[in-house]
Amino acid sequence: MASIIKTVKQIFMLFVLQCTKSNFALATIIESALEMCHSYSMNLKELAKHLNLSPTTVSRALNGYPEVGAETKRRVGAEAQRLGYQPNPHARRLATGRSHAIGHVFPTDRTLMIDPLFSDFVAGAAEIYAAHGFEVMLHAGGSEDEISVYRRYAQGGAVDGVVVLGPRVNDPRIAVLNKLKLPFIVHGRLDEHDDNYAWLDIDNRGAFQKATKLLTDLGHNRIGIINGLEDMTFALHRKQGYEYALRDKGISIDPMITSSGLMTEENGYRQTKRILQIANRPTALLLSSMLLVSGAMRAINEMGLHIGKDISVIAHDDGLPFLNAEGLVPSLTTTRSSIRAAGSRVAELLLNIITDADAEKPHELWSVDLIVRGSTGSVRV
Amino acid sequence: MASIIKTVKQIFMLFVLQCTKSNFALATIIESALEMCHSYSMNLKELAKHLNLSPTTVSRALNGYPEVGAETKRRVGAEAQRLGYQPNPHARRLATGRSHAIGHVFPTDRTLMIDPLFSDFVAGAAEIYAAHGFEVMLHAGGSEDEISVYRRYAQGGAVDGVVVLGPRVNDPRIAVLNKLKLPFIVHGRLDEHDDNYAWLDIDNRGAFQKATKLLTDLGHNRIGIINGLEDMTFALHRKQGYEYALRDKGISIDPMITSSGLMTEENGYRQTKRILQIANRPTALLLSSMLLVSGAMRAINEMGLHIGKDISVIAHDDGLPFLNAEGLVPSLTTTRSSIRAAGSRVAELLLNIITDADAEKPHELWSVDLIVRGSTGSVRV
DNA sequence: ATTGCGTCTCAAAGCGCTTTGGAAAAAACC
DNA sequence: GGTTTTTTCCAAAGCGCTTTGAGACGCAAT
Repeated sequence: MASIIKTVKQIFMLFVLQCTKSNFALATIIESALEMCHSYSMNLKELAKHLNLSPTTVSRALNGYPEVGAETKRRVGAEAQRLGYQPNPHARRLATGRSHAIGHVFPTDRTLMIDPLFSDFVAGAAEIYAAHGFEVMLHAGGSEDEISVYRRYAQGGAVDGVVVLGPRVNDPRIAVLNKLKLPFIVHGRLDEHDDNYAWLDIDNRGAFQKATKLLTDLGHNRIGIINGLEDMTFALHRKQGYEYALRDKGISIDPMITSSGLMTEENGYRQTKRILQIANRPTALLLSSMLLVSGAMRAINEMGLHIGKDISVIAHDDGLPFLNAEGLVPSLTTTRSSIRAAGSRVAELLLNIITDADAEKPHELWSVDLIVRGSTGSVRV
Repeated sequence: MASIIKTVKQIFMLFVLQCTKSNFALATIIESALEMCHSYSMNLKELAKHLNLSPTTVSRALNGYPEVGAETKRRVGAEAQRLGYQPNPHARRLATGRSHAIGHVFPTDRTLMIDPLFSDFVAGAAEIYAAHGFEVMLHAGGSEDEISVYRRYAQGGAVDGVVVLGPRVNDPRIAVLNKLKLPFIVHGRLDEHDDNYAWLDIDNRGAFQKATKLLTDLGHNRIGIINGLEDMTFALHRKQGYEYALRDKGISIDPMITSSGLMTEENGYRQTKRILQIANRPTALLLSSMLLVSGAMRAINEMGLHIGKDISVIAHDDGLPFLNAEGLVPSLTTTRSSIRAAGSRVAELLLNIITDADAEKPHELWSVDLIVRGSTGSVRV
């Protein structure tokens, strides 16, 4: 049945081609009818026949190989365009062994997936992929664990590479991916000087060190921090920066005014409240995400304190479009780095790795701007 | 060169197989060596040879066709498992014409992509896809417009179906997809009684009607609304519900206390401030998203008003995990519907459509709970 | 012994593309 | 003019799977 339909379509197709060739009056009408002939997709062989060329030549012409003459190339290109020919992606993948797709895997049992940072990162990456004719494949949760997904990806060449998100301390994924020889890049990194895998990271340590230093310079010596989950390397690095800056000034670290957990409005509120209720309460607060801010501000307001006066606040701003640090009152001092831009750059680097099989593995460390606004002030005496 | 490596691998592979067959002492060691032989992926033919069966039989056994005996099936399954055989996805797709992938396209020039609702929706959907062995393909921005992406998808069968997100008034996508015969489902819908395409929507109209009614019943007759972009159907429907409920009580609609725009913290703040500064200011406020809430609360606090007393607030809560309406102070009255659950259900429905080619197109309207909490109170006199 | 019917298995033909290894025609050299 | 080189093209062989159509076998019915 299906094949009958197909045959009919082919005949019809040939008819239309004849018409358009001979500038037949009905051509226009029929061409629009062709449009309706919904998803008829001509294949390479047909296109070749229509052009009186072999499939080989047509394929080469379309893929820009040098073995085919310029004029032929042009002719083929124009006709392919006119007839809306699209090579079948699966056939191409099978033949070339390259999938032109990048995999992104998110564990759903963790915070990461539900983290809105994700969508912004992927938005940035996806634009680059799209520009290079790559697709992005997503995998979330399900029964399969992240590592077996990678294994599966590597096996059949389902994707040409993957990006690893939200690296954790001692993250097992890196070793596996290296073993699988699946090109990958990590957004973030495990240790400062890792060089056996590609990564792009922001200088979390430096950022929080700078932020802490700003506060100590303003006279603060009781500084609280509300951080992300402590097995995430970004959170660890931020904490290190914080501790480093404190030690530098001879200020001791008080775990009571430290917190690590989910970056939600609610947690921002709770932890802020907890920390500010401590007898010797901090005069400044570092927040690891803008997502914590409104909760923290709520807690601060409730306690009758004023941001920038009674308590200084610095938050890390990933540039989420729905949370503007500058628009707050008072405007927020932040360490800022666009996660979307990071997504784009990560995509670029990964595509490079994929094309230049054995090029040097890139390591890119982005410094983070400390933008001083109204939420930080010298400590009140 | 590559082919030499491959040959070596195959020989090695055969060696390992022999060892494991004969329970050779070295088997364990070698098996682990095999593990290291990174991404060696055996193919169907090899597996068949190793089993002394034809590729046909093995393929059928693995895909559960009835033509192959139970015992053979078991044997094949066990051996495939043991050797970690995975059919090459591209070959399979080419042969079957089905891609086992679902497409999701996001325009990046609009708000939608950067909307964190997206990640939650996709998280829900992706789990279902994963459970059914489907991949999710994402496309964002780039130069290609959304409709040509669909066209491309339809052509080569790159995906088996797509989900349309954030439908707009007079959305052109639906007509195109219908013409392309590409299975699809819309999250949301254009008009109340649309039945020429599959959709799942929440009862936005009913939700905001209920919410508005709650407020009028509490004596409010000046009710403001801060809505999403007005060409999004969800926003339109919510507005209709709002207007309907007001008309029902004979309350006139004042465009001055109405707003539609991006759902960001900042816009929440601005619009709330604007609306509350109007001479005859509203005593209640409807917010179309939790993302607007903290901005709105900020504006309200700044003006020295108290939520639930001076002004009642109801927000729509999509169940974003980082924004908890119940944890706020006062806890927020909301119209609530989990966008993540919607994602899951949309995925299920789409998979049904794909398998049951010409089954009835599903239309599912989810009623929305109105959860009354502390942010609504009777109007002060 | 022949036929009929299940059950189990296989060889071979695709799916639509790329790519290898020439071959024919055109151009350039001696 | 004959030989080499370059240009331009092609036939055919895969890529790894599914699927069609049919063969081989055992067993009951004729």
